[in-house]
Amino acid sequence: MTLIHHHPKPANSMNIENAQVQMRKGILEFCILHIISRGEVYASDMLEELTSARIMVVEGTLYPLLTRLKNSGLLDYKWVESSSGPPRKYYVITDTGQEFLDGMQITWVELSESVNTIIHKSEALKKTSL
Amino acid sequence: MTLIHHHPKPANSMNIENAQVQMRKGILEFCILHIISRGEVYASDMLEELTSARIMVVEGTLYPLLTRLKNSGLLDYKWVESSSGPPRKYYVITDTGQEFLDGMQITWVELSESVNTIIHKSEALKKTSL
DNA sequence: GCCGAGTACCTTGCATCACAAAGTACCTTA
DNA sequence: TAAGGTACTTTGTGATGCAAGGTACTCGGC
Repeated sequence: MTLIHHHPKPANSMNIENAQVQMRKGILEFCILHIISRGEVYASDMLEELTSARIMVVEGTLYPLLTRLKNSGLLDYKWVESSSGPPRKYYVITDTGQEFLDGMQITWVELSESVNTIIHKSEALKKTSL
Repeated sequence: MTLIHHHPKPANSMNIENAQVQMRKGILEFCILHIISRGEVYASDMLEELTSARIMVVEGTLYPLLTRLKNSGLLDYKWVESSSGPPRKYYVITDTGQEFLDGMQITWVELSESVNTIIHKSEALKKTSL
């Protein structure tokens, strides 16, 4: 009975990888909207950009998210033939999507300020206790 | 049949409130560990601090989260009698919890840098297109 | 003593979502 | 036509935020 190779994580485990996953939730949506807002892209373009920004995403996360954003009217897409493989879905952001993105941008700025408030309070306390 | 008052949101709706909720996920855990790392606190103390930092949390979120963190060995608590009400659970962070928090701090810094990379690339493109 | 208000902690049920894994379909090259 | 690469899709599972409702302790007025 192997104890090392690939045994599934116990339910409710609380490890650092899981924490990273949790922390990234919702922010993914924001980053994807941002990338699409710059111009037409298809899924592999997004994966590449997110990966190069060290935000790891997999297909099983990205495709359903794109579908949700499309169904909510924030994105639109068109099929484009590829010269080397199957056709691609090129996504564009809608007007509604752009408004939504602007709102998320404000949320992001406020959230990171709030978190930094918490962090800095801790650092201030550490200095006091020295 | 009322169309306004408090009808439940349709499934799969994608509004800005929902986006804010999503974006906050996981970060809550980080903030709560931070607050507890400064010294003994009980749930209402945390709620107050998070609220004053504009991070809105409710009991139904906080209590299960504290229980999970406790069960994972990141927190510990002791009961303390109150002079004005029921006893309180005062939480402290464990050594494991502190290590975990240090890891999350790195994750947070890296994540916000990554997101800012994405954002700034968009802004750079906007300027170019003027 | 009893009751209402305030405080504090807990539980249930639902909707959402990231992800792994497996599947479908298209294209090129040999 | 077979193999391999690319691209998009679907299914099932586990985690989790949250609304709503519940339990339990204390104090002060009656």
